[in-house]
Amino acid sequence: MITNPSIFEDGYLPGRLPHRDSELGQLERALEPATRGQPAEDVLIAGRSGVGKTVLAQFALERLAEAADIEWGYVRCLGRTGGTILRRILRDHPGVDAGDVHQNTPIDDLRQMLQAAGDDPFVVVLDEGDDLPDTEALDLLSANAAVSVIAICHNPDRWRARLDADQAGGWTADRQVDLGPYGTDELATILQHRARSGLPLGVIDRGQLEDIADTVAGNAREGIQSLRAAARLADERGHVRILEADIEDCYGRARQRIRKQNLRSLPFHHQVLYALVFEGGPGGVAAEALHDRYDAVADQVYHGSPKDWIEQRGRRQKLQKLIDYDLVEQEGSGYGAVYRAADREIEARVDLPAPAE
DNA sequence: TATCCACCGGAATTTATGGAAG
DNA sequence: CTTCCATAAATTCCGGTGGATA
Repeated sequence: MITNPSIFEDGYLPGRLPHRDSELGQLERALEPATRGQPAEDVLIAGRSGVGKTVLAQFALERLAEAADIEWGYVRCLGRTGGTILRRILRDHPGVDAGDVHQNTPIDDLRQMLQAAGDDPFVVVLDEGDDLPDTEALDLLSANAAVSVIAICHNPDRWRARLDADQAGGWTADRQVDLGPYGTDELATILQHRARSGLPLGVIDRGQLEDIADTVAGNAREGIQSLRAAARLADERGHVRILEADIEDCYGRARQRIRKQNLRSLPFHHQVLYALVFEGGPGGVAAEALHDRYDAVADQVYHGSPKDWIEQRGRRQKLQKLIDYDLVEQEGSGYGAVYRAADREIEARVDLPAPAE
């Protein structure tokens, strides 16, 4: 039923951004100096998950890059160190030879490379800015006048609170673009566009799209993934068009797909920890039991793996990441905390030895 | 209520990895 | 090839937290 799968991919960039005219204008005004060879202004894009923060930034920059000669780089901050973020940015910079940027290039060298890269305006998009580990990368970027930063984050107040006083001047409220959740009608229209481009004509009607838009409460990413899931479910069930039953079940399916992708993207230690939490069943597993069981199975599970088993502190860090990725829930804290798989349908990707009696 | 215990998570320290210089 | 040195990842250390126990 899905005629054009790319329409429903997370990274798909639509040709238009309906209902974001004023926000787009705000962003483009801040970037405008770059079209004249001047440094653009720093901008903070804030809003809840799934409201189109990343798409807005990419849309504006693509458009500007077409009209004028603007260079820009993009990096996600989640799970990366300050140094990794800087290196990715420098590799995107046209004035820097990407081959010169190595994993262990000193930060100081990176600073010099950036200085030597020229005075042409360069725009850096820091996505998931809430997860920027420290401000070192930001300090270095803002020290260079030609570089401007578009920071994307959920919590703008916390973003500003983390910055030094001398930097905070660049992040005033008037350079903040707030993206609220879409209204039901607005999101339904967006979904209608996607349906027209990616699905056969007439397999879903406006009322159904409004149902989806309403259920996901203005979260466009969830809405689009849910629409995709509904189409897939209709296929699997042999329906010629999307029925109410498909819509009913599409939300859980959509969330599952996101979680599965998250789990797949994680390294081996995380897979082992997830398997142990999953093993705890619907009731979850207490921290103590989790550690005991890890110790018991570590030898066998890590046998043949290039990695060695890790200590308790490392396990806590991996567990935190599983929680960040919405794969594991933690109930209570400190002594007596219980970890539980967020979705019983998401199976572990490593096998554990059977528990001893 | 007072004390204990196991875990939590920030920070300091150590180890692993890999490019560069000699 | 060996040594040096930078980063990232893992470990160690430790004060804090909040149930459990007497």
